[in-house]
Amino acid sequence: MGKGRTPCCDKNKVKRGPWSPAEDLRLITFIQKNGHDNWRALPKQAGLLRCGKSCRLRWINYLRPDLKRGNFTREEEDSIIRLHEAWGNKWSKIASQFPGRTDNEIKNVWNTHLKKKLGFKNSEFCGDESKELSSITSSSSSSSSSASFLSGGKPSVAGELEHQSADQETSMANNNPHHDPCILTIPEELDLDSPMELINQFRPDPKDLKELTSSSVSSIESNGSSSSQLDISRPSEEQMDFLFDFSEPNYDIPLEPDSDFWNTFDGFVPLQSNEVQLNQAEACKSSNYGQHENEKWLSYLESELGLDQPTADCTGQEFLAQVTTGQLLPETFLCDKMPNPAAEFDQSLDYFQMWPFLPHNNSSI
DNA sequence: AAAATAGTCAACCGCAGTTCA
DNA sequence: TTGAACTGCGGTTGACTATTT
Repeated sequence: MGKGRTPCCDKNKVKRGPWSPAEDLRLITFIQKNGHDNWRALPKQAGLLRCGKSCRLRWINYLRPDLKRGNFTREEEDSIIRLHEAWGNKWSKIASQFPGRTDNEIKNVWNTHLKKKLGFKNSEFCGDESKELSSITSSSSSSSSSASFLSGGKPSVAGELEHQSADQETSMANNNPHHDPCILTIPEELDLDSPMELINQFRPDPKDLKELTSSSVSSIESNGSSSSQLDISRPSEEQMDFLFDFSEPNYDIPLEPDSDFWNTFDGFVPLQSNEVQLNQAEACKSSNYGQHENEKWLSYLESELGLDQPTADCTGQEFLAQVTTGQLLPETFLCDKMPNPAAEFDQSLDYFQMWPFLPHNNSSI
């Protein structure tokens, strides 16, 4: 046998398949704190039984804070068509024109929607597609009012598109009212019925996050997770400590399947990385079980966050309102038992994200 | 109501390019 | 200069969900 290339990881010793919310949380928290200088070493340091490649993919495509979720707009679709016409299957390059979108996402959209929309047959779709496309997309580009950042340009001049995107980034940075990630802009009217709106109010500018890698709001609104159960069981202090303890720089996770390790870890599922969390939370609230467990959980949270002391009569909703209106600063509800993973500007976001089922309307308490 | 089919998308795989000792 | 290590990219797969029969 030849030497060949050393595999990036031992496939028998890494976990594969869908990511659990607990794994997501661990990855997010680790990257918030330590960044991701070395993907290969990251899983071990973060205590994840995953291959570095898998961690990278999960972060880039799903967890990173600057991701934009939701359906593609008509304008975005038109722009993808135009860019694909210019660049072919250069998904990464195309994705670079869409802040918050990933190459994987765009590739999927192309393969599932746009190809069909343009009436492609598979047989036509090999080789240099960009050339084949130019004739076909001319019809669709007629509808292209195009995304704002591409509008007005001559069709499919790749270099020009790159310039436009650079200009657009500058423009976005200048116009973004949340440009300083350290400043939380409090909305005049809080919509406590819509937690995602609320969270989005605090979402920092993606450009800033490139440097800070600190916020982790994205996963809460992402979709498609395989998670199916809302686990609102109270984590033990040991579990909380375990989740956030990255104090050992060379923390060594057993590479053998260690049932205790994973049981401890997976037993606590505070983060579900999709909006199913919210739906489930709603469903949970409407059931007796959910109501009861929510109260217990909320009580625990209030206790953990120190709300039962200075603000003993504060309900969950009032708590949320206090935080969002600045009456209650994040520092004041961080407690010793919960090592701070980010230690930066947005601790409050972390907690909203970790417990999205925090009561956000009157029916919850 | 159940089975079949189609659609979607997260995740994996392998290769290419880059970096670094 | 070379080759190993690492990262990033594009193609593909397969699990899951939605829709149709």
